[in-house]
Amino acid sequence: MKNRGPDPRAIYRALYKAFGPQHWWPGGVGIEMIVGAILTQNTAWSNVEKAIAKLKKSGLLSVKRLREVRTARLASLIRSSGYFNQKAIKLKAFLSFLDGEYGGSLERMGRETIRALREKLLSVHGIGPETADSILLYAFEKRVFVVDAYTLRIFARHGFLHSRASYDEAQRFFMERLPSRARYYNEYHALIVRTGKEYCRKKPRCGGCPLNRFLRREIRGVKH
DNA sequence: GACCAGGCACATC
DNA sequence: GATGTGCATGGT
Repeated sequence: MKNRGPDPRAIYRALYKAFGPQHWWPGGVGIEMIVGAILTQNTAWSNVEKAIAKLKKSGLLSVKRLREVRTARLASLIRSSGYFNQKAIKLKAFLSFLDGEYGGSLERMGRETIRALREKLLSVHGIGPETADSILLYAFEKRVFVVDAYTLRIFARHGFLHSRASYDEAQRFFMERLPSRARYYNEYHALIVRTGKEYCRKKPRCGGCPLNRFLRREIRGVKH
């Protein structure tokens, strides 16, 4: 990957200055974060929060209870998160993975190396690269940069990535250029999503976008 | 009513 | 390896 344009660390500073800390996964711990990572697939987080609240209220937000609950009941409780039948199956798939591989212990799971755990997670039904990396970073504080649709869209639009860059290419782009710290990756990803939500949807509203402003200051003639 | 959201699996070419 | 489709609720 060629080095194109400004240092992504400077972009981080510009976004952080504009938006401040994003406080992602606030208060979420252990299994709750993992459930959240699966439920939020292609879904607004506000809808996930409703589903998590229902699981909590029903006392099901634990490894033990999630293991016991029937898939149909699980699906009905997570209805608000969309694709609920699929996601109930995915949650169950994760639970059997956790049981089969680590005897149901998240703590044991967390002792795996990044490479081994990522590969195993990717083999679980319903866990793709973004969900695997979200679990690694947000649930286990592993040093993994999470890429999402906004990351690809925004950084391709501004010429940092080519227009058809893959997930892995994008991840490499950031991890080769950023300090290797979980806290930093966490905040950076959240800031990208924040920027995307407010300014870079499929129909961009670039006016006032702090990234756009920053890049215009940095380099002239940026295509946008 | 259309568009979108913190994706993924599976089929097909 | 690229592209298309199903999955589904809830906010704007």
